[in-house]
This record gives sequence, structure tokens and C-alpha cells, in this order.
Amino acid sequence: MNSFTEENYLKAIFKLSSPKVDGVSTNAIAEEIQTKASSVTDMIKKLSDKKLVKYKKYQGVHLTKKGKEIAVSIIRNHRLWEVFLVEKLAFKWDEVHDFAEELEHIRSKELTNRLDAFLEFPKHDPHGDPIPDKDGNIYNHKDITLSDLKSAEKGIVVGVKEHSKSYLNYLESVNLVLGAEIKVNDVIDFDHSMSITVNKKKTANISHQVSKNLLIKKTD
Amino acid sequence: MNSFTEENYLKAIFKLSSPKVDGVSTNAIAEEIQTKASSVTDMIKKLSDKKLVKYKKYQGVHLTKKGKEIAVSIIRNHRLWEVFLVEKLAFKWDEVHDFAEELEHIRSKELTNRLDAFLEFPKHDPHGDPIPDKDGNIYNHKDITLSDLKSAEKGIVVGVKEHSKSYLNYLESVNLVLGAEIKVNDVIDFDHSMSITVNKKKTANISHQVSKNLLIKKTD
DNA sequence: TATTATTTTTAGACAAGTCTAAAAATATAT
DNA sequence: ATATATTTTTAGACTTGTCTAAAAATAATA
Ligand SMILES: [Mn+2]
Ligand SMILES: [Mn+2]
Ligand SMILES: [Mn+2]
Ligand SMILES: [Mn+2]
Repeated sequence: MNSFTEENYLKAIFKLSSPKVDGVSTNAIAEEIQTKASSVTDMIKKLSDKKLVKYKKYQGVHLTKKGKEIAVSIIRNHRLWEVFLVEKLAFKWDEVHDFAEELEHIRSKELTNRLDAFLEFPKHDPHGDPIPDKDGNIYNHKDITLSDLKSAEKGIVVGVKEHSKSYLNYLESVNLVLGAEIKVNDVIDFDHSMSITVNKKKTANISHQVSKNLLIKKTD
Repeated sequence: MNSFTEENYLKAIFKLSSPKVDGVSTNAIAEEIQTKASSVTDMIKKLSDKKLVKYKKYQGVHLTKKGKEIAVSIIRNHRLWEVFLVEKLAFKWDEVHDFAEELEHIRSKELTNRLDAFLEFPKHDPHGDPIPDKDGNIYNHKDITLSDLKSAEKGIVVGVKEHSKSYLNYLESVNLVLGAEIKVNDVIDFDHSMSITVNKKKTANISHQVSKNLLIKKTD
């Protein structure tokens, strides 16, 4: 078995991995996990001994098949518990992440699958992130953000790239929740801020900082 | 905040405390928590520094008000999650304890109270143990066991004193689940085994080992 | 009461995970 | 290509919780 700490490192490495980067850097992991680079090096060695990552000094780190499986199963747990907390216990989308950070470490295929069934196999968590299926497949939606839209284009909010309480609270205050319909009225060249209409009713002015973190599915 | 380890010690001390014993012994705690007496002494000192227990060398240990509050809140969590796992995720009563041992440490009054509400404020967990209310009050049922009944007396199963998988499995195989109606047909003097009728249908022979761990509410 | 047995505590060591400070490797700039 | 800056690793220390072996205190027995 692996400690919570080990699991959190695997999750961080998974999050930082992408086809673009060949090997996740020590510093990036340290930043993600809020610790020192020296601590990361120590842990990487341990994970490497356990064959959960592939590691060559100074060359960055890759998850092995086994390491990736564990990371994905934790993410599946995390997102399912977030759905539970919102759908069944009536928490708001900005209140559930920290609980899920703890619940995700209770790792049992049986428990996870039953929770999944109880929730009626949700496809996305309360922030629009895709929930890996029981075989570990993740169906990411393509990465279009509100900031990619031009004047007069329309879309539906399908997710957020930033999960902070303050961001989520702000979104709610302007009705930019999952499923909200957006029409772009105007984009300011200078700072890329935009004027939008939400659900055909309210008009709001949105900074680039806000629009670039809002995942959108284009309509029309 | 307290570590899982500290919380488990508090729970153990609570479990071992009773009006009868003045001070829980180091050895008893070691036995309960499956560790060495020397480790217990170390931890007791730490809990004492944190004012969660009252401790005088060689004199055993008492929970303080604060320590007791924490212990009770963990037990409340544990039992509520067990209800969730059985009622909502359709686990059996012998499968839920180990999960609850982990879930109980996610300590948030808000989460616990919402879970309680979602489960419609259950009074007992799947093993018949009382669930502390949100103010920490526990309403224990009086301690009558099947072994206290005499020939021809009747009762209803309200709980179990032993929680092992093997015991719970056995009980289920002879229909001795919570709510089962029992009539004692005969008690053998030699080994205190008894012949009983369950739910007016099945007859079973029950050893003393079994009957003394089955909590009963007398009827008639 | 003196002796023996049991319980509890202390002393010292170890593994996990973290940190700071310094050394080594790699990347960037002149 | 050399010097400088940045990243990464090592060395050594600290904390938490555990252990074994031995000492000290308490309880049981003769
Ligand atoms: Mn989250
Ligand atoms: Mn989420
Ligand atoms: Mn239990
Ligand atoms: Mn129980």
C-alpha cells in the first residue's frame, strides 16, 4: 500500500504530465504540492523504487503504467465524492474540494464502483471535470475557453479550469454556472475583457482572467 | 488539529473508560490499539500536553472534556458512515467497519450533520450501536444479552457486542439480524448453550459464546 | 514484611517525510 | 567558449510514531 503522501505525489505528477513535456520537473512538482524541491527528490526516489515512476537524475520524472493507474483511480474517487457532496449532501461547488482531497484516499474498487452506481454514473464532477470510468478511461472535453470566443459567438459553460473558492463564488454571483448560455457582445482589444449576456437576461463585464478559465462548448 | 493516530488513541481510551475503572491502563490501550505499551506511554504524554487526557505516571489515564468530545464526534462519524454504506451503497453489515475506520477521521461538523440529515437522523448503526446526536449525547440501550434470557422468555435482537466478520456472517446464516424475534426453548445447564426459535419459524442451537454477544430487548 | 511477578516508564534506535544549506549539473547569456 | 544563473541533488538535521531492552514502580504472594 501507499501512503497519502505518495498518492498525492502521483496525482501531482499525473496532473503535470502532458504530451508536450517529456518528464515532469522537480520544481514543478514542488510548486504543485507546496513543498521543497529537495523533498520532491527524496520522494521521487522512493516512488522509483516502487516502480511507480521512471526516473533518471536531472531528467525529470514519468509515471509508469502502474503509477498512472493509481493516479487515475484517485482522481475518479475525488470527482465521484465531489458529486456526492453536491448532489446528495447539498454542498455548493466551492465547498467540496477539500473534503474530496481526504475522501479520495479511501481506495477500494468496490466502494468506488458502488458510489458510482449510487450516483447513477455521472460523467462530470461539479466543476465540469470528466470522471474516469471504471477502466480508467478519461474523456476530456476539448479545451475551448470563453476567451477563445469572438463577438456575437455563443456557447454553454461546461467547466472551470480554476477551482479556487473566490473564483467559483464570483462565477455564481454572475450566474456563470455549469449549463449557463453565453453570448459574447463585445471584446475589448486593450485588455481582452468582454461584455457578455448570460441566459439571454443578465449582461456582465468579464475580465480576461475570468474568461480564460471558463470552459465552453460552442453553440450554433 | 490532531493526527489520525492521536484520534485513534482517544477513541480507544473512550471505549475502555467506564464508571467502574478509575483510569485506563497503559496495557489495555496497547491491547486495544495493537501496539506496545511503551508507544502508548509516549502518546499519552503528547495527549496530556494537548490537554486531551489527564495523566499521572503509573495511575492510568482519563479523557478530559475536550478529549471526550473529540472521541464522541469520531464515533458519531463512524456510525453514520456505516449507516450510509449499508443503507445507500448496499454493503452488508460485516463489510462496513474498515471503511468507517477511515471515513471517521474526516472531521467536519458541517459534513457530519449533513450526512446525518441525508440519512434521516438514524438512531442506531447497522450493528445496533447508538449514534451520538449532534450535541454528543449517547443513548445506550441497557445491556441485556440473549444469554440473560431464561426458558420460554422472548426478545428482539437490537445489537451485537462483537463485530467480527465471522460472527456477523454466522448470525446472518441463522437469521439473527437486527429486529429478529427470539423465543428461548431450552437452556442447557452444562455449557449454557440454548435452543431458540427465530421469527416463529426456524429453530437453532446457539452456543454461549454466541448468545452472550447478542443484545436483546425483552418482549412480553 | 520480604520476595517475586507484573505493569509501566525510560533510554536509545529506526523509518517516513520534511527542511536548510551547500554542492553538482544543466541552461542561459555574453 | 566562458561566465553566470537556474535547477536539481546531496548531506545532515528534525519531527512523529514506532520498537526493543532495561530500569523503576506497583501489585501479588509467601
Ligand atoms: Mn476538486
Ligand atoms: Mn472537481
Ligand atoms: Mn464499526
Ligand atoms: Mn458499527
